[in-house]
Amino acid sequence: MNDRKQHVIKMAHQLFIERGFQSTSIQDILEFSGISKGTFYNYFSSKNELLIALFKALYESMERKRDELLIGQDPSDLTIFKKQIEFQMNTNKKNKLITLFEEVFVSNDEDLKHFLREGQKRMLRWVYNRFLELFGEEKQPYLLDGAIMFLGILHHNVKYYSIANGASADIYPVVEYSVDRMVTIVEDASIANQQLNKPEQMDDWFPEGNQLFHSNLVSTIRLLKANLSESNNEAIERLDFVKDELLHSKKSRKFLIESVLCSLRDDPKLDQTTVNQLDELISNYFK
Amino acid sequence: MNDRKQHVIKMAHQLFIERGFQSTSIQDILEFSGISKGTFYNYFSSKNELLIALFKALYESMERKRDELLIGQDPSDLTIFKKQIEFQMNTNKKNKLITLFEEVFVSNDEDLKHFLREGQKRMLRWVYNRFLELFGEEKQPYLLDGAIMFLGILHHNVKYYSIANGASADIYPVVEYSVDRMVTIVEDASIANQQLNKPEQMDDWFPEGNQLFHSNLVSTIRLLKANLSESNNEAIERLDFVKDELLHSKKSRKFLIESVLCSLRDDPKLDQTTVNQLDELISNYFK
DNA sequence: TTACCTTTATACTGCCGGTATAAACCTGAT
DNA sequence: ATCAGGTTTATACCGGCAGTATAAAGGTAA
Repeated sequence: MNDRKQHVIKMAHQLFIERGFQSTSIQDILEFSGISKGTFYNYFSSKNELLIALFKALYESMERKRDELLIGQDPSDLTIFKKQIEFQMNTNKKNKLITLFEEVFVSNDEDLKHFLREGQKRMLRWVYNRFLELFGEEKQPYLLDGAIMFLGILHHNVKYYSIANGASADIYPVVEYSVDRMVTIVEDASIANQQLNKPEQMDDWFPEGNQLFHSNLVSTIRLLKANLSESNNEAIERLDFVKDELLHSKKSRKFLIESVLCSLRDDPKLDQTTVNQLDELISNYFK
Repeated sequence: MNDRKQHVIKMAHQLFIERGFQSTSIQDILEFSGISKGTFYNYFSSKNELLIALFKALYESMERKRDELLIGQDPSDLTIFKKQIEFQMNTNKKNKLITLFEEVFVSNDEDLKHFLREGQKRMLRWVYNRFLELFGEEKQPYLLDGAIMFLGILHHNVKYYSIANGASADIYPVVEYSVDRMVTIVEDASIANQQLNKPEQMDDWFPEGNQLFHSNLVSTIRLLKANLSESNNEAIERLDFVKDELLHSKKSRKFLIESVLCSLRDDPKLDQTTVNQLDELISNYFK
């Protein structure tokens, strides 16, 4: 992505943190980042698009770093999980993510709403999958409920703890407390054999096969990008577009993706066997 | 309150439910309720003021009915508590209270934000006080945490249950499930002797003495109003104003309240010994 | 009839997000 | 050096928004 575009996102983020999304006008962003209106609408098709770009960047980095914390560690170790949660809560706080989120979650822009809902669902799924590792498969029936309740507990605890102890208070005790409570809740629900949402519900939210497709796509594209020098901007942009359109957009535009794949096949800089893998992966996805 | 004003609130509420607060323009409200702009701004000083009036009416009725459910019942009976929660969740759903709430909670209007925060705090306090009755004084140190977590669990469970089972699904199982989990959580926190927020924190949010003042004020004003016929609109409005200004406004305007008290003292229709009580109550409050 | 309040209709202000456009600027190929 | 194609800028413009201003009309009670 363009350096200058990145700079605009950064400046806008700063303004959003200072005064919120709604009360930052496009004019403010133009003046603060020193670009003209024309350039702005050349980069982003609307103010909401800019916000989506910002969220996307923040999410991507947060999820990557959070997952890196687990590398080489025991996935059933509660303390690692606590560290992952702590990291995410601190990132949220630093970037005023929750506030921004709340501010625009109820909005008229369907695209924006869809994007935010996807983010929430991704977080829920991540917690659920981690719970599977932490509590074991035998607790599986109670873990979707657990993940839902955990996020509720966590956010409420963080919110009121911050009110009571100031926004700069260390968040770790809250995470520790919330996770500790969670252990008992899962145990309790499993003993009482009470279930509110069946984990199969998740297949509804994340159509089956998609998870596999997701990881395959990401790794194939990463492979292709790895063999490219920085100068192959076009190819990189094309690959990013395909990833984005398939994973983040409400409805992937098949014709667009196919066109892009076509030009990828014609690119001598790319490893064509990997391109073929990508091609096959995507055509399987569409049928 | 004026019948016509009430009607405007009702019509606006309908529009807000249908299309949300932000995307309902004042022009829409004018057309839908058949009044002119001048009249609107005669009733409400802004669109946000109208929303506050709407919330106030809804809260007042909801809290009253919820408290009535407890009259003559055993306050330590869990099933009554579940019914109270169910009632509130259903009212929320019917009036799209949560959606409206989220939509405006992050807003630039300090008055509106303050009002909403007060509402949340009142709810938290109510749950805490009910938990004291339900779980007993010996669990007191863990009950503020409990109330905070309960609201988090409840809202998240309701939200995802509604997503999974449709908005029209019966909410009672969710309430039952959430309360059942709560019992264990309180037990667990008390055994582990873990505490995140001390209940004394609540004195900070609700300055001590205020609770007593609150109930005294409400009952004294109710007493005064009981002896008035419907025709004494002025006196009723004055009493309502005093109540509102003292309980709901960010900073009570002492000079205004004293002026109103002055006219109340001059009103032959009012029982002057009760007025004196009111007077004393309020002057004690201010020093 | 008079006096006073409420309501109406309508025009206006200033700000917003977003569009349109012509001129200026840059950059790389010939 | 010149030229073409793109990006960027400055600026004017649009329609819609919340909120203000005001003059006329309507209602009501003394």
